[in-house]
Amino acid sequence: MKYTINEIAKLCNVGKSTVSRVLNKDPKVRSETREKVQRVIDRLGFQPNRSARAMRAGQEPVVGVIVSKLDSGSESQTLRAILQALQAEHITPLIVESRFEAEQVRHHFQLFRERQVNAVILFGFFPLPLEIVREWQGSLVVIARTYPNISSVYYDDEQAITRLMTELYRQGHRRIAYLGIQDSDETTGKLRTQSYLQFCRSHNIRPNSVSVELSAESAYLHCAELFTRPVDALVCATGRLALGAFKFSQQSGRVFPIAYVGYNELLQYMMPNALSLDFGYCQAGLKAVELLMRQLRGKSSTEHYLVSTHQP
Amino acid sequence: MKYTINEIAKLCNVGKSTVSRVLNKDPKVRSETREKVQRVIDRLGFQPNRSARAMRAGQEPVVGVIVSKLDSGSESQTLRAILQALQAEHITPLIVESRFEAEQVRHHFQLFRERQVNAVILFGFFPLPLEIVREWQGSLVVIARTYPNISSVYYDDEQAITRLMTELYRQGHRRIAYLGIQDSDETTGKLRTQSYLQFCRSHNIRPNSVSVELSAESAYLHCAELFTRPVDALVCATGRLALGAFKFSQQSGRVFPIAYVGYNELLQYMMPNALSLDFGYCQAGLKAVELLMRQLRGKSSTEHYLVSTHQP
DNA sequence: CTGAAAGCGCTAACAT
DNA sequence: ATGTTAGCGCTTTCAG
Repeated sequence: MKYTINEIAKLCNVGKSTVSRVLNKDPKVRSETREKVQRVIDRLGFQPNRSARAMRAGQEPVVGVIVSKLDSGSESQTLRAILQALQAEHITPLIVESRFEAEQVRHHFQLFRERQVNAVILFGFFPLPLEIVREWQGSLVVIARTYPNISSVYYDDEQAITRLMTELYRQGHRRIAYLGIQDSDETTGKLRTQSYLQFCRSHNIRPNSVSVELSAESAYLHCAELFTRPVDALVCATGRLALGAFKFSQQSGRVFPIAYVGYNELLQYMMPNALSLDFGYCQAGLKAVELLMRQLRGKSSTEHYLVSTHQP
Repeated sequence: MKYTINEIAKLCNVGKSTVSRVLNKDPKVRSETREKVQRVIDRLGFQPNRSARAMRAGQEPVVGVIVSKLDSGSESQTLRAILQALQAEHITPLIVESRFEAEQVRHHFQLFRERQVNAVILFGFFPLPLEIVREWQGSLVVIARTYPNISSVYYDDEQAITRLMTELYRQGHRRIAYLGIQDSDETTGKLRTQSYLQFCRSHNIRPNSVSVELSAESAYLHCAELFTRPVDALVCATGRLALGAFKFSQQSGRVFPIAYVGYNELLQYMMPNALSLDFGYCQAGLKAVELLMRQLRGKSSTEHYLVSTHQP
């Protein structure tokens, strides 16, 4: 049931190197021989042993993928693209969850070392000590965050917020509030908040914002603080926060337009009118793999790739 | 930077077989020698080549995992458990999505053959032609569905529905409606609907049910049909359907208790009062791997394992 | 207890 | 164009 290249060779009356050549599409095989061999291969359903090949090739490439949560909408999209791209390259992905905990990431990195993982794609949807990632410099791509000397695919946070604000402004809203993340989070937090403040400044809007933790519940609890002043519309830094805001809206009976950055199937379903702006998550995944491949092939050093928001 | 067993051997002044023995914890090595070798291994951070080992061992085990959707709440939970269990066994999981399409499943099975995948765990959250799965008999575990002669981990649908109904009944509701899936879906559809009807019969409730497709939108669109008659409470076959019902409730302004089978973080957040009953998804994953391992070790034939609902 | 030697299945020089 | 041969890094006899 399990054939080897040797047995195929015997059955074809050729040397095993010829079989190998057919397998590897080496052009210098007479087409007649090739067909003869190929026929036998097909008939027997022969598959060359992966491990043996990997050994000869030096190392079978394995890429670790650290997602923060398997069931997060935007991450799933990116992950989907990553898996496909990786499988096309015949690279085996090893998927693990960080659950937004730095400790988990540290643990997984160590495990990756033991398992001889060649490179890692890390979803950096939360702040992470620099020292943890630095060790993998050269074989690491971080998504959604940038670190010095580490390749990354990150999102154009500023553009996203600006776009949402512009649209709401265009619709005539002036008292636009903002529900964001604390500044300790460099990108999703600080950067997006700053963009909001920037927009307010340049459009003469009196800022009305509050920073919360990255959870729907936190958003829900703090939402009321914004409404001590009149609010025409609300911009949320992420889908999770928007969910909290939505609940606040439901519970308090206040109706107001909500806009948010991100993608969430359920949220989109429940609030079809909400203005949402998501990044090219699929593209981000593809790009991450691309950067990683370039690193692995040793052709390039650090690269950063900026993903814009989708056109609405 | 990359050592081999040979180099370690030289550095220790021992034969490479001794190093191998240390690596494999062979007891017949003098503890003195063992320590000497181990020290060098540790100091150099030597890791035996995975591919070479796999080749000798015959085959590195790879298990394909076909989920229906990466970002489905209940599946993610199970998947999480599966990944952990598999990694503990040092088995590499190959994850792909079926997107609820039989054609995708067929495609992936074929790809698995090519990539020499040893066994498969399949999330059967939708009906699938028998011929597709039969070919993998003996190295396949199906989750959430049963097939003749195929190992499976399935859910106690009847118990789940009965429990929900019982609880609503206990709360005093009598006109309990049911939003289910068409009978073409053997388990989530037919079985659950029958359980509902059964309960109605035995409790003298006039059935009021409608069968829809497995999507929130379908549930939403058909929900109104139930309300042509008075309804005290609604039971939904799945979380997705409950979401549709929730939207209906929001839009129509009708307030009624909703109960559903399944797990959905967002839904739970938006409808904290809803009665929901989920299965031991984590346990299901663990069990699936366990059944698979038994199959792989050739010790057992087909087994079925029934997962009950969690105690509320 | 330990070392030498024989492969595992495959690829890549090297011959022919 | 094709066969022969020498390993890749490891485990496992088989002798000491």
